[in-house]
Amino acid sequence: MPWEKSFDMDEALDRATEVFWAKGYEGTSMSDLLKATGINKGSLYNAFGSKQGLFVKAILKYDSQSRKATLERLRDQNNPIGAISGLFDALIEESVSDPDKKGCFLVNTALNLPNQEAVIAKHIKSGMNDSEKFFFDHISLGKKNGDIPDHVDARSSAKGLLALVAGLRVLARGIFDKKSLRAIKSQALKIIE
Amino acid sequence: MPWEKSFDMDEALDRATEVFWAKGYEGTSMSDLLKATGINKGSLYNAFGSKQGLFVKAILKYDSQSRKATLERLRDQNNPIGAISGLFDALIEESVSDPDKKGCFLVNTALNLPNQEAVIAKHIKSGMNDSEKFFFDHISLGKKNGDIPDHVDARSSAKGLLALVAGLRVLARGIFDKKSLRAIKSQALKIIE
DNA sequence: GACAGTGTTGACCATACGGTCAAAACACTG
DNA sequence: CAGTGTTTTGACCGTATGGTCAACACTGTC
Repeated sequence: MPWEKSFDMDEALDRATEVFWAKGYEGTSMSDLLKATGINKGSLYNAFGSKQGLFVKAILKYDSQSRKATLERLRDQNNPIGAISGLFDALIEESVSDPDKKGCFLVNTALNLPNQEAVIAKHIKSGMNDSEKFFFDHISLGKKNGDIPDHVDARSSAKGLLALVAGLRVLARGIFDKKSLRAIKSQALKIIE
Repeated sequence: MPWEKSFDMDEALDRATEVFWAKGYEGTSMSDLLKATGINKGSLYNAFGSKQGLFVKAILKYDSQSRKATLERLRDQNNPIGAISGLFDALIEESVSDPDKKGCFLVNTALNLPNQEAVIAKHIKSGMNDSEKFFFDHISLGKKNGDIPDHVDARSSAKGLLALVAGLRVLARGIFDKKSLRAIKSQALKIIE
């Protein structure tokens, strides 16, 4: 067996993800990534192929470990309103506690979608669809078990909630304080009552 | 009197604004700007000082000629709900008819606020505050004249509507189609009913 | 027509960019 | 310890970046 890798690819990817997340693809330079990961240039290219390749892997990692994981944690068949309310709480808490105000990696990238490669656009869209589905599923459940009134349209409301989340993510990057973010949450709950 | 300028600074700024708007500050290179404006490098620097300086002027121009102008046009003391509804209509129409899907220059920049210079952040915040005020004013009016029920909280609802607009702008850049954007609008109206 | 004041031009600058690669370092096998 | 397959290293590459500037062009005044 030949020489083994001397650095933890997973940890390096984590560090790289943080930088991309905070500064965006174009705002991040290779030397930023080298500094953050502590890895030599050649090794990084050997491991990830290119800046684009590293970015794609960063998006995928964020999507599965941050976004999906959060939704999975909050999923609650017995208390759909609690799940939705909890998601907004989690987003607000994450937003105000992050000193870098990185926001959401997916949303940050989504707002630049027309300038992204097709592969990246695909992953972003799929993440957004999945988040919308989280709302749709819980609203449907709530209607079925009586927590949410029947006149609420699950499809439209889910889209509205997704838009509110995206908007919250935008405004949380330096425009709204915690109190204002909570006001957004209160309006989200109004949509499903 | 000396030589007069041989190019229309205002038109040059318009062209530059389009590029910044579509590609963002970091995604736009000086040669992009030279190509778009058709102006020589030295002249552009002579007129605007720097890339940053040009960007600030672009933001200010967009804010006064696009954002403010649209809100001013829709302002309607006698039909506050119509004004709000009309704003969403205008945003949706603008979004689906723009082949470049540029979205909103302010929102695009707002999502990158932590990486922006203080001057820019200041202008973005002020534009956002002003937009929130548009909603607040019309909701207040609606409550006064009976179009909007009394239990609606003007402050919170205004923030919610602003978040919905921001979210709509994000999703309109390649994720939602016109029908889905309309669903967002329907939820916006639900907030003030 | 000399002068002054402004505008224009494009060559030029240092640096930073993303990316490559030959050489060295290493762990294993026979 | 030679041989093999893999990883690490950092010097190097071509190009693009934002920005500067001396030379020149133009329009007015005296």
